[in-house]
Amino acid sequence: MALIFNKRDPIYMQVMHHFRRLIVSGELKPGEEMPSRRQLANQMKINPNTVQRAYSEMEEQRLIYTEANTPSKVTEDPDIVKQLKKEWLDQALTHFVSAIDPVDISLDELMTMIEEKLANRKKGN
Amino acid sequence: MALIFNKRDPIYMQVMHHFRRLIVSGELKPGEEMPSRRQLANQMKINPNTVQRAYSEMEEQRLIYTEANTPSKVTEDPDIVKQLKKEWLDQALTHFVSAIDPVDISLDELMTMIEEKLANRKKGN
DNA sequence: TATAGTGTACTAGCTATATAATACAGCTAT
DNA sequence: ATAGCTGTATTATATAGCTAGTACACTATA
Repeated sequence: MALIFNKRDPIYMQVMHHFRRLIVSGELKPGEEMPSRRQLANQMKINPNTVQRAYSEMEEQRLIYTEANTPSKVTEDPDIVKQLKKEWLDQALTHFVSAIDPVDISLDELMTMIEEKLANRKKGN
Repeated sequence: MALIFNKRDPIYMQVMHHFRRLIVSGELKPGEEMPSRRQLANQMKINPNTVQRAYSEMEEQRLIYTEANTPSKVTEDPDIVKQLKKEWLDQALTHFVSAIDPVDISLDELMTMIEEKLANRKKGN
């Protein structure tokens, strides 16, 4: 998991996004240990404080929790995970529908294009 | 057309996005006159230089063109407009498919949710 | 008891962005 | 001609957000 950063968005936000995605997909399971701040900073070649910022915001959002002097862990509250998944999906839909709004295209055409994209995606394109 | 700016993205980019959208939707037609830099700056309560930055980038992208001392106009090249529409749609699809990737959901469910969103959108929700 | 690992806190500096203030050249209608 | 529009260019400044550097407190373990 290399994680390439874009220069537009703040790194700490991209880190947050990365982990939210992992939780949504289930690759990070409830109760699982997060990488320590310094570990992750080394891996990603970024500053530990940047990781700290991402983690502390995720903690505010109850996505992770921290006990004294031990690496943070993913929340074990199923409702929070469920809520995250719901928000993630809803936001994706909202953005998409909003983006597509000015485009003159039929629903059928749209569906076809989505299917194609999804198919290509799986092939690695 | 109020156009509310978010604080994350640079204003000049949001202005560009605004006009790209208008061209995609056809609300701005080929050859149509753009608001003058100063006019738009007044309307949007932003600095004329910010508008200038947006316009000059759009000009580099051939979306608009400028003749001496007269307001810029929307490109009259149909290929450029066509290309813009294509890119717009493709980008929306790519983002969406990428966002949806970690979510565990069937294609049918997805389609249903999109239809719902589209329907709600039209109602003004 | 040290050492090395946790998380946390504070401060300073950098960079991108936005703004502001001018200035200049050219067109057009009054 | 003159006033008021265009677009364009330059420079300086302010500010906010992000990142980097450093230090501290705590805990476990060798």
